[in-house]
Parts: sequence; C-alpha cells; structure tokens
Amino acid sequence: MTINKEATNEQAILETAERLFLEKGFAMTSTTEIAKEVGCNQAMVHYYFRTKDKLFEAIFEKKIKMFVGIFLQTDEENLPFLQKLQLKIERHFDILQENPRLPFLFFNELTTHPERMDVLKQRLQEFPKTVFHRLNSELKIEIEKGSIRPIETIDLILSIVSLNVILFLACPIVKKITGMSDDDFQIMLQRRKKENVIMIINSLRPLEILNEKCIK
Amino acid sequence: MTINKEATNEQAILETAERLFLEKGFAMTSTTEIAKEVGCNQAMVHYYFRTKDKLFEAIFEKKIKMFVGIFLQTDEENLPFLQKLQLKIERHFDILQENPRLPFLFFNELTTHPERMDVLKQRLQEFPKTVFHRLNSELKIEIEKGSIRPIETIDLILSIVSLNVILFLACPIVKKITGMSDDDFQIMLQRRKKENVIMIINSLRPLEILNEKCIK
DNA sequence: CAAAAAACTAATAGAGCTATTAAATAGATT
DNA sequence: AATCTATTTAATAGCTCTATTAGTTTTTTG
Repeated sequence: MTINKEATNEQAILETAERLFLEKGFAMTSTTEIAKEVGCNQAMVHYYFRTKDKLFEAIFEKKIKMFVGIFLQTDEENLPFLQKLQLKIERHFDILQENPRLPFLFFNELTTHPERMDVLKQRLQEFPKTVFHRLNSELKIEIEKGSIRPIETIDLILSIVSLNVILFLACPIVKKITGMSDDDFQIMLQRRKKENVIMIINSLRPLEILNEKCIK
Repeated sequence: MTINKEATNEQAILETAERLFLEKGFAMTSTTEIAKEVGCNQAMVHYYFRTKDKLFEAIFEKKIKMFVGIFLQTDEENLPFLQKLQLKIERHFDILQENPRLPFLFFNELTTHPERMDVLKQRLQEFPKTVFHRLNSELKIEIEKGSIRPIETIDLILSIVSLNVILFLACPIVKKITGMSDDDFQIMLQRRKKENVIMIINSLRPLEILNEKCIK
C-alpha cells in the first residue's frame, strides 16, 4: 500500500494535471487546482515537478511522442496506394478519437507559447523526412500514372489532418449550437470518419470535366 | 485634436485589446498590458469598459457579427450550384485571410469559456435556419439529379470550414516547422485557396467506381 | 469666467498564483 | 532503537492581476 501510494501521488498529479490541461489549457489551470483535485498539498506539485512549466512539458512531450510515434509506424501493408491512404486516414482519426482534446491543446499552447514549438520541432525532426517523403514519392508515381489528380503532398496531408481534426476542435461549439447529445455526437463522429475517407479519396480522382465546367 | 483624442483613447483601447486578444487569447492578455501598449493608465481600461470581461465581449460580439453577417449576404448569383459553391468557399477563405487569427480566438475562447457560447448561439439563431436550409435544399436537388454524390449538408459545411480554417490555425506551427518565410506562407495560402475549391468540388462527384475499388 | 461634466490618474485593496523554506512525518536501513 | 532518506505539509514571500476609490486635470457649457 505504502509503496504503491508513494508512486501514486506523483502519478496522480501527472494524471490530474493532464486532464485539466487538456480540458482548460495551461493558463487556466493552476497548481493549486491540480493539488485540490488530487487531494494533496499544493507544494507537492512543486516537490515532484519543481515548476508548473516543467509539469506541463512532461505531459506535452509525452503526448507528442505518442502522437508522432503512431505515424512513424512502418506500414507493413503492401496494398494499393488508395487503400493504404484509407487506412492512414482511419488510423489518424482513431488516434484523435482516443485523444479528443489533443488538437485543442496543441493549437492553443503552441500559439500562446511559441517557445514550446522547439520541443515539437526537435521531436518532429525525422517525421517530415520519413513520413512526408514516403508519401511524397508514392503520390508522385500515382500522379504520373494518371490514377490520381495532381496535388502537392503537403496539401494532401493538411487536408487529411484538417478534415479529421475539425470535429474534435469544434466539439463544444457544435454540441452547444445544435443542442446535440453526447450519443448523437458519437454517431456523428462515426459518420464523419467514413465521410472523410470518401471525401479525400474521391477528391483525388483525375479532374477532366471539372476543369471545363466548374473551375474558371 | 482634443475631440479627436477623446474619441481616440477609448478607440485605442478597443483596438489594442482586439490585437492582443487575437494574438494571445483572453487569459494571456492583462488590462495592465493593454494600457501599457496604449500608453494610458490601467484604470482607463476599466473606466471605459468596467471589466476585462466586458471589454472582451464587446470585441468578441463585433467579430461574430462581422463573421456571420458576411454569410448572411443574400446570394444574388443565379449560377449553377457548383459555381455558387465555389464562390462561397472562396469568399469564406477571403474573410479568414482578412481575419487570420479569428479561428484561434473562436476555438480557444469558446472552449475555455463555454458561457461565451451563449452570445454566439444567440447571435447565430437565424444563421442555421437560413444558410443551412438554403444550402440543404439546393444540395438535395443536385443529389437527386445525380450530379453530385450523396452527402449530408452538415458534412459539406464542416468540410469547407475545416479545409479553409486549418492553415490559419496551424500558421505558427507550419511556419516554425518548415522554417517558411512570411512571403512563402502567403504563396502557400494562395495555392491552398484554389486547392480547397478543387478538393471540395471534386470530392462531390458521384462515386461509382470508387465504391467497388477502394471503399470496403 | 464659473460651474458642471467628462476624462484621466495615483494609490491601493483584495485576490490568486507560483515557488520556496523550514519543519514534521513516515519508511527504510544499519 | 537510531539514523538516514524520502515524502508531505504549513506558512509565507513575492508577484501580478483586476477592480475600485477618491481626487485631479481637462473640456464643455451656461
């Protein structure tokens, strides 16, 4: 019990802090509040983590590692391009669903504390150089074959991230404005996951007619 | 000069506050800082706006009005559906380009201060009932004609907003990670505006082959 | 020009927050 | 049991922030 408890207090602070930071962001969460929720003295938070900032960075870095790690998974699949793409989109969506508040935290903290981007950049060093280039070369092949329309790799990535992320970012807003229940929102999420795949893959089809008819 | 200056001080506070709130959010901006930037006494901020919260809401409501107002513009256009859609997407993107920090402010403040959503909801009352339904009925007609694939109206709206918004939200992150200059970013924005239109419109084409080949 | 109103400021109350310190308690070790 | 180490706490220094108050300066107005 005691050995457990010793490990438990530091862990409890970490977990509570994570929850509160994700809920309300760094600025709106105080060490006092964290301690109150854990049920310990406020000084304990500083005993284990020295500063609020260090506590945050411990959590932030962990989340970045987790997030990036999954993308660095080697694709064991030897599938056609579009099927691989579909799996990637779905996997990305799944990660978000498991960490629905992560986009908020990332955008919010990286915007209000640009210096935190250094951790991110350092952590992401190899990310563009592997994931990006892998996707890039596969994409170029498909475009040359004419099986998908011309598109910049960065645009495709941005579009996938953007479509997948929006509902998690807008979740409180959508719920409030539509008066939707949690269950309804979950249903919407499921539909949205499929819709995003269709959206992306359909949007990659060669243009032809479109050029004449719609885009000036 | 004096008459000008009197009107000027309140105005200066409003403008400076707007800039700082957009830059760093509500929590990270103090009335002391606003006053310092304006070059006036900190009590002035409270003289004109009583509380920091009221000052924020004055700005927030103005921004919402502006943002919603543009969408409520009657579409004088009597164009084919897809061309109208293209114009809407482009107009939406333009508004964002003129207010690049607005998405950050909206997502950030509505998430950390859910009570602010009441202002938004009240302000948006007729928005869904006009814009949404107008798009909805036009969309259903096109779907029945078979000229575009089946899609929920809310999904289309979310996709447009999401694709248009992402770069403005991710701006600091993208700049930092890619080391891109401001000019390069502007170029990217221009490309992205076109890409989003192509993306959306292309993604609305009927499915057929896709169903068999790619989506299980 | 005198009185009234408006604009402005210095000072500060009062609250909350981070971080530290010094002391107390509990657990492990010899 | 005595000592040492790790954990925990109370107290508080020191800071920053919001908001108010009471008084001063400036502008307007009769």
